[in-house]
Amino acid sequence: MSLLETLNPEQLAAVTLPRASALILAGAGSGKTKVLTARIAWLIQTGQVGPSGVLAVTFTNKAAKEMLTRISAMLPINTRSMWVGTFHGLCNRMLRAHWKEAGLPQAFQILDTQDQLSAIKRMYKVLGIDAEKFPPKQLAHFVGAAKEQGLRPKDVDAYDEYHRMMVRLYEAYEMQCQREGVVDFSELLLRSFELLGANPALRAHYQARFKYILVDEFQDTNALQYNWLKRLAGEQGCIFAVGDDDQSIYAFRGARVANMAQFELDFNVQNRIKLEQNYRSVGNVLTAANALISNNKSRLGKELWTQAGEGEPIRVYEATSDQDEAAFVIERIKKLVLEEGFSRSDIAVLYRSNAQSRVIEQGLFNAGIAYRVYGGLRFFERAEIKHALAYLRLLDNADDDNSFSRVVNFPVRGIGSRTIEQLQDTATAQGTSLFRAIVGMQGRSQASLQKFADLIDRMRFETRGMPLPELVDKVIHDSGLIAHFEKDKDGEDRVENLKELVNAAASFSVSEGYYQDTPATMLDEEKLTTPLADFLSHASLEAGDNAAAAGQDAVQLMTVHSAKGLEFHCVFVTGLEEGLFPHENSLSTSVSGSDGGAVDGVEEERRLMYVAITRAREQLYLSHAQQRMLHGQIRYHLRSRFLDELPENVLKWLTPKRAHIASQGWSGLDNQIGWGAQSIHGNRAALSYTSKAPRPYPIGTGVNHARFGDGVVVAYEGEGEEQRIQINFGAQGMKWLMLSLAKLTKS
DNA sequence: GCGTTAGTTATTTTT
DNA sequence: TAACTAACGC
Repeated sequence: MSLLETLNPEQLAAVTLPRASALILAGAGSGKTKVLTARIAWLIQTGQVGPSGVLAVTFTNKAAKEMLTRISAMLPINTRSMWVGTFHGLCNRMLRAHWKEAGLPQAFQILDTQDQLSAIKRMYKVLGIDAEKFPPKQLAHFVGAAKEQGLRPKDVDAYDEYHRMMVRLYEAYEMQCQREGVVDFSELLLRSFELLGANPALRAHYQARFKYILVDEFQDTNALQYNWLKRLAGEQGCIFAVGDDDQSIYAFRGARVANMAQFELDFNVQNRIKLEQNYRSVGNVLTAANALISNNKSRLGKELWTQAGEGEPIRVYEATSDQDEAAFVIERIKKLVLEEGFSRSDIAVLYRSNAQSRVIEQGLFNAGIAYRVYGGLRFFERAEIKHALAYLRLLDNADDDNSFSRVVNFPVRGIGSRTIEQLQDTATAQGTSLFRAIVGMQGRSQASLQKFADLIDRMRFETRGMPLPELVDKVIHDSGLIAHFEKDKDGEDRVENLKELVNAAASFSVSEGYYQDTPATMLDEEKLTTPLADFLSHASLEAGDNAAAAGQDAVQLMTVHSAKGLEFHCVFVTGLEEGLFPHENSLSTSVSGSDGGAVDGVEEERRLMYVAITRAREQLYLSHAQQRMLHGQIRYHLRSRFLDELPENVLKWLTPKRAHIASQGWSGLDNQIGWGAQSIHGNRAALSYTSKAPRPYPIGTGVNHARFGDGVVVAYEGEGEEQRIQINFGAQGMKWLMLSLAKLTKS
């Protein structure tokens, strides 16, 4: 069978496994998606299951789309009845089909993170809660964490006054969502989970239907996602889980690598297959990656190998400053493009945190090299788009107070905060939505509110039965949004974006509507969604591309996190400094995690570094800077421990490797740079600039301390016996020591 | 209601 | 540094 011909033995074994649960440990670049899609194709082609018996779940829409595309290329089947999507997308699909049983209105809306926050703030106003004492973000986090544990307010144990309050607020928030007919992201999962739990017939139906369940990026599943899968699969279920514990980098948002081991127990997994042959990178890159990750203790164990040659050595550069680092990267990029024939888009510059992109961007801009930064606002998150969506939502569900509040006075129609307050009071008193409370208002404010209500009602009436793109077009005009931004002198882009929304609706209409025409079973038939409802779900669940628009062939700039799953011919990993990468905030979290599971912060940072390294196909550049501007201050950092964990024989130092960071090679000039900048910014060190106290170790030099080890001198203060010295000891942290007492040696 | 200003804060991110 | 938020004043 041609389908199987291009597979290596391990891939083949995975693809053709008999019907039983299996864990596939798929290393970076080992053909994970290929295995996943070939497995589905093989199952269908050999008649073991029909398309409607397959459910495949991913984390991102991009991955889901990719999977569908590949399956369609392999098999001439209609994929509509197959459930392929994100956890949230599939849960939404289920809830739309069974909204009644799930206790939701048919036109329930989905709150994204922004919406959730404004919902909480609105609730605070009504209840008179102090946002200083209970930050909305904290409540959102609390609610999310509880839902991930499968806990409703009544199930949450509160130990102190603060937590008792959080539980009460969780309860109030839940009631508000229910009243307004909205669900947040975690609610989609929890509702779907509870729906399956409370409804045996439905559960049996889905368990019988989905004979084969496949999970991508299994190491990223959280507790609720895992339990949802378990419940959906049932006793006889068959889950094909693909993941890589070494690429688990989302513990901070609830991912539990431990689910992999738990899965093997819960599902009595007899088949664990490792995919270790790498088809992406040259040997040196893999040697470096393997060596680095071997420093992690908690691993399932796996080592990448390749048939490709060693390739070039990994180049390492020690820059004097962040500026210098950027200059190095840009010089190298020029060389790669002009002399070595790479496209700009073959090149990626990776960093640990977004703030680091600025210096690189400036450098690229000045050099006239096209670049593209990932990680900004996405299309459906833009304010003007949110406004348009709010109008659209009100057509579908007038009780959506979030949307109502967003646009009741936008564009301005003389409805001030005073009026809104009165309306809110009326609504609260009557226990209804803002929209419904309008009729109970008095006087002038009633009139202006009624005009708004009439506008919504009229748009709803006039767009009935209209094709989606036309509907959207009508709403952005009739709402006054277009006119408003046309008047605004910097509203051009916003008008453009609103028109783009019409295009988005048009392309959505042709590509989607997947579950309208093909009810796979009797139970699915209840669902009758409208194109508008589907489009609104789509807008909430798929916020769109987050890359800044730029020239076609552009250098790619992104965080290491967003680089996961991608590959580039040439990769620069920048900012390899203690405190940045590994990030200082990760050093303290040795044991945490919402479920109490052990989560080692540094181990996760190391996995992140592993992800960074394994993005490179041919050339890998690693760099760090002696000093860099951070939060408006110059900071000195030690070289990252991760650099020292790489085997020397695959590295080529472009600057001399120093035994200890900053031990030699500090020219007088370098010192002056550090000095000048410090005095400009007037920090503590600058105070001592004018003092005549002797400085046995100039700022920037390396010193050794018996207890704290190697560090870099950062600042001085005081004089004589009182004179203190500040040293950055990397992992040991930043310390102020009495100079007369500290036993320091030059390192 | 809107623009200004002072204060605050600072990984990582998808849905 | 710079981006964001909340509060203030017209």
